[in-house]
Formats: sequence, C-alpha cells, structure tokens
Amino acid sequence: MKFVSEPSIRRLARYLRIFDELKQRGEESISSSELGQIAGATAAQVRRDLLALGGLGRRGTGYPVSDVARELGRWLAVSRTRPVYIIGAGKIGRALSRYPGFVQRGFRVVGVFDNDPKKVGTKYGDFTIRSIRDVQSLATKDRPEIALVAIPAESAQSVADELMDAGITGILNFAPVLLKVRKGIVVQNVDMTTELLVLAFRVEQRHLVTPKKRLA
Amino acid sequence: MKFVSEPSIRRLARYLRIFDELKQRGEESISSSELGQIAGATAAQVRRDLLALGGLGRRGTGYPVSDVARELGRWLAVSRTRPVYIIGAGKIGRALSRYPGFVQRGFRVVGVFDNDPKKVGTKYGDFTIRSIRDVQSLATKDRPEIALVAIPAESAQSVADELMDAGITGILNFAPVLLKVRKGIVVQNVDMTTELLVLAFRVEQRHLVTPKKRLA
DNA sequence: CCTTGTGAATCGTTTCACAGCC
DNA sequence: GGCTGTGAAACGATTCACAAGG
Repeated sequence: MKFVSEPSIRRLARYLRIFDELKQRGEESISSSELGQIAGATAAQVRRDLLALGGLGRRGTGYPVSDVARELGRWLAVSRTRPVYIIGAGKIGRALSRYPGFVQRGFRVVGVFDNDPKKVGTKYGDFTIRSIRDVQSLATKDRPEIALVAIPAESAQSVADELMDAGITGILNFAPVLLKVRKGIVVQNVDMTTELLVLAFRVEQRHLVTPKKRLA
Repeated sequence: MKFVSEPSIRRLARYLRIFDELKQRGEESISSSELGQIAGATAAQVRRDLLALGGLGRRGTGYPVSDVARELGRWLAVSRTRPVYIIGAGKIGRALSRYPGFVQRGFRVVGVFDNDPKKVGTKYGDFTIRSIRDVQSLATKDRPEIALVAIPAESAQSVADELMDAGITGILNFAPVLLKVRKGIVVQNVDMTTELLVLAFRVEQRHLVTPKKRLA
C-alpha cells in the first residue's frame, strides 16, 4: 500500500460520498472533470487521487461508478468494522454517539464513558454510560482501536495515557489541548474554536489573491 | 496584510492558546524551539509563523509572552467581536450555542434557528429559537458575518442561499454536503465522519514512513 | 554565548501536457 | 473523438544554515 497524503485522503472521502450518490441515481460512469466539478477539485487531482485504487478508470469513458464506489469504500474503510470508544457523555460525546454517518462508514461505538456519578450507569440510547475509571480494564476486553475523546482539557491527557496503555492506536481529540502520545499513536484534533478562527481569518483574507486558488 | 497559509493560521491559533497559558503562569518569554516543542511544530516554523506579526521576537531571549499574546489575539480575532448565527437546534447546534471557547475568541452568537415547530419559540439557554423561515429577514437586521450551519444535508443549500443573500461572508458547514457558494464567500466544512475516516486511515498508514514526519 | 529573521535549498503537492488506449 | 495515466514542470511550504543583533 502506497502512502497517501492527508489532503488526498480527505478528497477521497468526499469522492466516496459522491460515488454513493451517483450509484443511487443509477449513473454508470463519471469523468475526472465532472467529478472534480462536484467535489471542488481539479481533474488532475481527481485522477491522481483515484490512481491510488490502482487504475480503475477507463480511457475514453471515465470511472465506472459502481466499481469505484465499492473499491473506494473498501479501501477507505479498509474492509472492516472498527470498534470505537467515546470518552465523555457531555453534549459533544452524546452527539457523537448517535452520529448517523459512523455506522455507514464501518465504525461501531462499543462504549460510552463519563466521570459524572449522575450519568454513570444510566442509559443513553443503546449505551449504558460507564465510568471513566474503568476505561482501561474494559478497553483491554473491548479492544477499541480508536477513541473519541470529548472531555475537559484537564483530564484529557490522563485518559489518553490509560487508553494508550490499553492498546488504542488512534485518538480523535475534541479537548482543546495538545495530547502527548507515544510514537505510532495517531492523534487528530477537532476544535470548533480553531475552525471558527480559521474561517474568520480566511474571510478577512478573501480579497488577497496571493495564491492561485483556495477551495473549501 | 500579507497572505497567511491555512496551516500557518492553524498553528498560530494553537500558539495563541499556549501564549495565553504562559501569560497566566507568569512566564516572561519563550524561544521558538520551546514553543515548537509544546505546539508540535519545528522552531523554524514557529519563527516563520510569528514573523507574520511583524518581528516581535527579541534576539537572544525569544518572544515576549505578554506582547505576543496580545498582538496574536488581536491579529487572529482581527480586533473585533463577530456576530454569528447558528442554524439548526439539533444536538450539534445546541452544543455549538454553548461552546465556551467562542466568546473568548470574539465570537458572539446572536441567533439560533430551527425548523421544528416544537422548538421554535422555546428558549434554549439565553436564546429563543427562531424559525429558519425568518432567517433572511432577521439576518438583514442582525448582520451576522458568519453562520454555523448544522442542519440536514437536504436543506443546507437552500439556507445557505438565503444566508448569502442576507450578506453573510463565511459559513462553517456541518452538513455532509458540498455547498455551492458565490465567489468571495468562504466555506469551511466540518464533518466528523470524514475526520474519523482520515484518522483511521492514518492509523492504517502509520508504519509507512514515506514522508519525513507527520504531526497531529 | 543566545536566539531571531531570512535568503537559499529541499521537499511534497499540484498542475501541465501529452502519450496511450478505448 | 474523449478520457485516463503519468512523466516533467511549477508551485508552495518547510527546513537549513547563517548573518545580524541582543
């Protein structure tokens, strides 16, 4: 498997959504330029990105929708269901636990945790909220690969440490703090304030034309 | 004002958080290498990034914490409070409306909207939820610069159109759909499924060492 | 000494442009 | 004809390395 850059992965995820839609609409094939138009990418980008799947395009006609949809889905999800933990049953954690798109993309929430004694033991949707104190012991059994950490900044690092000890390999971190992790553990940060700040700044800059383009 | 790349803006936002903390701890100055260590960036990146503020560093000692904290805050927030609208009072919208970091960074929620008749007119925190039908007329009065769109994909585009007509300049889009916008309008997409997919993929790739580094 | 600011080199990604194939 | 796959050029961001200044 070749290395794929992060911008390319993000675009591939977007193509996947589009291919799913095209399939549902019964489209048979799509060209790199059409797909680029829809996805906000250039035709050349689309071709280079999709090349990672190993040359599924047909010269003269474009990319066969159902083949690419299947391969791309398989490839991005990497062919299996991944168990994930959600740490924190506050607003963000609860919203995440019912996020509709996860299941469709092969993620299965196998545990929701919180520290609030009022919450621990109660049901939320299909989940019984468990105590963060038990994360490590339970994780050893559940073997989640990825954890979604949605707790206050103060406690995020210590929970991350426990999760790593329990063998987690990836953390989607919603706490506004930079987690220190061992080599080989992948952290991805999601922070609304940063997103808003970046957006606001780009708005401010929108007149400056320095680089060739900027797409969403 | 010079153009600043998106990666640089994201790092600057991170430095700001660190500088705020350093200030609170009473630190007087910090070097590019120390800051880089904390922020997960190289010393050279830190220096280039902070250069955008116009050479506040002192050779031999580093960057004066309180000066940089102030300037950076002023610069990123670009010196004013920005009114924002939240469209959608579902889980995401409600979580956003009370997101603590926004106020601190100069964002003020001036309206929360939903289409559900059961919600419209009710209070949520300090906000009375208003009908999305009235977005356009109210926006003309409230003059929000930015809208946080957290509604189902189907209705996102039409609301975006109304918002643009009402003079919005930036959209933080939580709907899993690519919004078509006029030139000059900045859209930033936030999609948990994509984030999870990217994370999972990076986990899968973590052994491939192709590029020099990969930091969160 | 120390650390910044900055040209110049490097590296990765995007774009170009066209050969190859349907 | 149309469109993909792909070397090669262009571009942007990062890193190097050092001169300038405390």
